[in-house]
Amino acid sequence: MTRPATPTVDLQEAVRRHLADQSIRYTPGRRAIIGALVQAEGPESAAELHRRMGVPLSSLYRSLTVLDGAGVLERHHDADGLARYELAEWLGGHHHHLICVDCGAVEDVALDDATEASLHRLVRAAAEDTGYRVTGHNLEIEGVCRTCR
Amino acid sequence: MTRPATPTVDLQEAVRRHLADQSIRYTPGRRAIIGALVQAEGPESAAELHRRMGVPLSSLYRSLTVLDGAGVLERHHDADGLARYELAEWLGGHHHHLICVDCGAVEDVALDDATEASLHRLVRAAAEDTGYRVTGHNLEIEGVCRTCR
DNA sequence: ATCAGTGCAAACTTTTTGCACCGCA
DNA sequence: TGCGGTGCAAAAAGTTTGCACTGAT
Repeated sequence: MTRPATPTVDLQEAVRRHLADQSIRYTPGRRAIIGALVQAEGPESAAELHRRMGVPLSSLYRSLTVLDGAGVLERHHDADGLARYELAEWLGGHHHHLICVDCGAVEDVALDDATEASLHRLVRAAAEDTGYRVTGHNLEIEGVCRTCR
Repeated sequence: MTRPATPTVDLQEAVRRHLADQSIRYTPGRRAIIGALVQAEGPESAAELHRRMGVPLSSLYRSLTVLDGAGVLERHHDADGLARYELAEWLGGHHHHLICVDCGAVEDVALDDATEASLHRLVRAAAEDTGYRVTGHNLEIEGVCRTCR
């Protein structure tokens, strides 16, 4: 997916401030996680980050939990139930996921503003009589990816 | 959510035929799982089914795996990564999920035909240039449920 | 000096698997 | 009577936690 034009330095700085506001340190390990997620083109699993960065799994999980709790990243689960992490919306931009039903690959995809607006209206309409106060939405598009089709 | 008007007997019979076509037996245990899922108003976890039906977890998981593979039910994962099962679309009807960001409850919600059609168009448009061949979609609506708000 | 963060090893939870047994085609 | 299904117990996989240590403020 195409990331917003914000350069990485500003993003790192934004994260630092966001964490500082909550008295959470922005250590090199955590910086590395954010860096890895900025480069990723879809949600990454702890195992993948571990392989890419060498950081022990336990520390990784602890950092991921902290960063998730701080609202800096988000945790999802793929079709196999494996936890996958990506930048929070306010950092990585609002987007959705393309999921290959064949190989399980997950990829980010952003909607153009008009389409996103339609979706938003649609979601509100859907939740109309449910008693829920809507706070967000998440669209998964299932299909067969380029390499699998 | 409001289930389609199909009575349970016909549904059970449809499942039986569907499994028979694949030379898979429709045993009482499996029948009980389908029965439990017909009554459920959202995806159920293995632990919940175990509590509700007394069937040992290992058998439960094995049956769930078989029924999933046979296309009779579908497996999702909730926010905690716990596997949750529900009837496949062709049995339970196409629907989406309302998820309470506070307590984690998951509830089915169906869109009316017009809205569903819009969503379908929207999904196709979104996947236009991705190289994916779209096979389905899944909308998660996040919000705060009646009891949590 | 204090306290958040880290790494290792051990624990825990969920899910899968090996094996013996049961029962229907 | 052969083979799919079941149950128990053990294993595997992913994630979390206790504890001792390190390092930044």
